[in-house]
Amino acid sequence: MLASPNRDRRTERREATKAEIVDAAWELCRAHGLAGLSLRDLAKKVGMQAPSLYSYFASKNDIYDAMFAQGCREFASGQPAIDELLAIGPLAGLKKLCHFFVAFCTADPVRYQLMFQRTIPGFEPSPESFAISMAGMQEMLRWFEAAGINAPGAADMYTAIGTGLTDQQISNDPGGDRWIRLVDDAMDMFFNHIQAKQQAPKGKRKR
Amino acid sequence: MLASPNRDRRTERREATKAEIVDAAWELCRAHGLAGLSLRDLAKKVGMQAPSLYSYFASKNDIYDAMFAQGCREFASGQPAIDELLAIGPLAGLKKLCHFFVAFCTADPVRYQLMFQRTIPGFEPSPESFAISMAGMQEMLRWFEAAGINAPGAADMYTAIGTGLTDQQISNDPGGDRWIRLVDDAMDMFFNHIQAKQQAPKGKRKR
DNA sequence: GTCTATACTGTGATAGAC
DNA sequence: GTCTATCACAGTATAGAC
Repeated sequence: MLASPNRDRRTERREATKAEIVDAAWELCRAHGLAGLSLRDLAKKVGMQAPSLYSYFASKNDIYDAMFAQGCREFASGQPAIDELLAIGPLAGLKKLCHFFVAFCTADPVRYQLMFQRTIPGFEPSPESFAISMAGMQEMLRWFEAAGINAPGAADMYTAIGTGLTDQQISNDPGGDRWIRLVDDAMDMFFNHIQAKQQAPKGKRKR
Repeated sequence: MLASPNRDRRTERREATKAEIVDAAWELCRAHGLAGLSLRDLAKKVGMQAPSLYSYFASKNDIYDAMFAQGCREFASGQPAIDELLAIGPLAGLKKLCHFFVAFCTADPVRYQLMFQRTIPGFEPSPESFAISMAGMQEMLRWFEAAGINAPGAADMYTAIGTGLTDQQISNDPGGDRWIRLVDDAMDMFFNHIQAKQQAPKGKRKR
């Protein structure tokens, strides 16, 4: 084997540099837009020449991919745990989950654009990054099932409401709370609706 | 005055060429993404050299602006008229309006991206184009009022639901109908909710 | 392994000849 | 109005110094 005492130090240093590059990329994207990222600016910000970035990332899209993966990890680690949601009941759980989602997305619109909108031509997350992104979604679906929210289309309806509130907030009131204020009301509406549906399933009178 | 019989012919021809350029731009954007538009490709498609485009449009963003305005006109002319909505009642009106919105947006995701998401760095619609874009929104608000839908936040909640269904449909099931199928159900949910709110206003018992 | 230097191709945009 | 020529900038590839 080629393992040696030096090896950890080296890869550690390499990973630290990669993280530094990704952090600088976030800053530039927040300033100039996601698609406005320039590798030359990025290199200058971390004290390199542009081509040197290629010893850390294979391409510009590879940098976007690292940013995407980091965003997914932040999302997964911040999302309320299933146990916590189960403890407070379905309606309060919906409110907590939706508040987290909207707050996470509106806190960094550029991150939202990268993670949830497919807006960079030619970029799509690598299979590895995509797998990370699905984890949070599946966590949500597990809680829905455990909480007894299982009307057909209920999960899809929930994601539509969550992204809709987020989208309107970011597009039409950036920095404000005009749609954030509606989260609780929207979850009341959603919860009443699925409860009514689950009590009187479609196509049946009360059995 | 400089008006002359030739003048109309000239401006007509000029407008026709501008329209041809805009149509070609749409085609290229649908093929390569909104941000993937190249002026050289566009010029080639209409049989010009790249710099010649600048005698018709002041900049690339000016072309985006013309596309934006065209999209807004298409939206305004396709949107169901207030009288038609009033005739069928509030719930059926909500369903018709929302179906139109979702169908319009999903029919051309690139147009949706340009009109409803702010994703091109440095582009924002000119005041003239923006005025066109507000017309459709105000039409909707007038109908809401005429139909008696006036609970606080009701219009904001409606736009959130409409964009949310649209967004999920485009992002997660392009070309399909997984969220389009939920439009009627979502409008039932929304309508029940605002009816309940308007019958028992927040903060008051039944008066 | 990490960086610099150089260069190739393509981009939006401008100047000026015709 | 439309062209050619050109500019400054982008992403990217490669060669080679250390």
